Amino acid sequence: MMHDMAVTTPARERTRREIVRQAMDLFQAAGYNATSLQDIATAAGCSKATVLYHFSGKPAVLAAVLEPAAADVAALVKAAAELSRADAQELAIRSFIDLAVVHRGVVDVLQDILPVIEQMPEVAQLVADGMQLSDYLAGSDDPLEQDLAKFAINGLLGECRHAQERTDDDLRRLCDIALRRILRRA
Amino acid sequence: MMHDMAVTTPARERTRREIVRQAMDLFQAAGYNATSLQDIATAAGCSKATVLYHFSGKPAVLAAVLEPAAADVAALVKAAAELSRADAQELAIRSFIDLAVVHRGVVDVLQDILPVIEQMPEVAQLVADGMQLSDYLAGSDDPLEQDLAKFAINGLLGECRHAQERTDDDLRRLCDIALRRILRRA
DNA sequence: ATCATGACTGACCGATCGGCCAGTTTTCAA
DNA sequence: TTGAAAACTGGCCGATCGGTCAGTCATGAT
Repeated sequence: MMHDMAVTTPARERTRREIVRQAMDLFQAAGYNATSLQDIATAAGCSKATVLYHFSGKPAVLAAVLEPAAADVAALVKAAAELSRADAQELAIRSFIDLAVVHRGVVDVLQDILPVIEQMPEVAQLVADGMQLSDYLAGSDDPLEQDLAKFAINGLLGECRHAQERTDDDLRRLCDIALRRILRRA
Repeated sequence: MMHDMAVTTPARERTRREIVRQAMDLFQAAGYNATSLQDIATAAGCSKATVLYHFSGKPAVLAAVLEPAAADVAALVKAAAELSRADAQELAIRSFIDLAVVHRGVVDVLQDILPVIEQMPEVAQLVADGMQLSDYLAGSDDPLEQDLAKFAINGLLGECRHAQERTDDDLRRLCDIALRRILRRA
């Protein structure tokens, strides 16, 4: 008697997850724009119509792909907000690297969206949180340090692109050194 | 009696230049993939067929847009090849920044091509020269320094994207500081 | 004035895109 | 067992893409 609507229908959730999984791989390998709904459907083993049955459109698929990373970034921003400036900076350095390494796939995806990222409401929150994180990373109101923080982020994200061959630890170590050199926090 | 075919027909060269000019602006603003031949033609004040009369295809337009920057990079690589390691590094730092700042428009363009840049023979030489420059920038065979040089380049190119509002000097100063911090050559 | 050549264009082509819809198959509570 | 809802699909749509081609128009040497 449908007294528990909160439990997700197994079939629905299974297909949905598979679509998101395959979409992530394709977005990462070929870019968002170069990946068609048919490509995603074929990789996921269903029809294009099924993809549009589970998602309202291609941007909705993108939002689902980005969601885990966006949630982690949002949580990090929230945590940093309750710390002192210096502590927030240290947390930002360590955690930003972790997030970029762990979610390095979404960095590739975001790469392909940059020219039109302002017009995508699906990623607006992620972008805004990234800006916040940039401020925490700078650790100062000095415009130079703020610019250097953005410089560091660009280097960090660039380094995490196409970095499947590197191990997480190697990538983390490299980014840690580079970030602390730029921010002079070594 | 057509004894001087080397002189370019004024009309031909004028239209060609205008197409390249407008294509550059559009590629920079919206990205290569998001810009159609019709967009370029409309901006240049001619028909799409005219664009394809002057260029063999869309990739040829891209090559023409990238050509001045590619030539400068090639010249820099050639110059650095005849210097000592330390001098080559110093030259790379200074000149790479200059090129990235002056040609910051093409940096935006290249941004949109990255996912498929390996399959574009039109930019292969530019990419190869960029790799060479990365080696000169590292100034060492140490893998860590090599990776840090790539990190620095990513930061530098990222900083030059969407930077029309900044003055050339401001941008140059910022990049110089960041590069020397990462490479520890300050 | 003529006319061959270069510059240019409108119309069209096949392919592919995101998205839609009517209808079929599967699932599962009653 | 059954029937309604959920899950899924083939086929189609309009739009847009890069590219082709036959043909028009402008130019300038003769």
